[in-house]
Amino acid sequence: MPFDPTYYNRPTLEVAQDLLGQYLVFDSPHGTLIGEINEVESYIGEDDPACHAARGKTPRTSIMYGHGGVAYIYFIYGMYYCLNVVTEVVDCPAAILIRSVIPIQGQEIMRTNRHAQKNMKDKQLSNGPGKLCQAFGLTKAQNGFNLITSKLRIEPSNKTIETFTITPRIGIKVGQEKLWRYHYN
DNA sequence: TGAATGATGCGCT
DNA sequence: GCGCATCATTCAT
Repeated sequence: MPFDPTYYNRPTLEVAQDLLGQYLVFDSPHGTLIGEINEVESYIGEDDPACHAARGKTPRTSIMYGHGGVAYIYFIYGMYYCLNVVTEVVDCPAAILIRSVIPIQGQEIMRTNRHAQKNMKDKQLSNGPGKLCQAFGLTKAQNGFNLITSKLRIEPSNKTIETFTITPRIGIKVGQEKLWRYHYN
């Protein structure tokens, strides 16, 4: 069963930690895909210079100002998509970037989606924000999907991740003083 | 094995 | 027009 809606209304860093080890599930046209979330980054509020909401509410970022528990998927670098989980409550813009998942189910579909070579390890299929969206076949078509009731969901894995690494966020030029990247191998 | 680089399109100034 | 929450490939060590 997916999480209760209030799960995502909590403080973002709390949700981010809890998301580690849970399952990202997508009922794709080719079959169900499941990945274990093992890397996340938090982007919190207009005061976080690295957060897309730092420059205020725009058509693109308005989804972050809505209620938690929906997907925020954006296009970047001309060829990739990134998947985020919107957190907190209305008018409190925050989200968690899912940077990496470990393939659990549907690896063959992921390989096809990624045009992967045969010798590629399962983990390499989705160990990056652009790669996991390509592996899962996620595009802006899934932007705004409800992560509890739609085909794109996060479900409990019954795993508890007690040991993980905390570091600065990757690939940004501002806000590096915040240690909001959580991951494990 | 690590660093540099090109591909590529959209949102925002 | 510029910059970007990326990745695969190329090139140098």
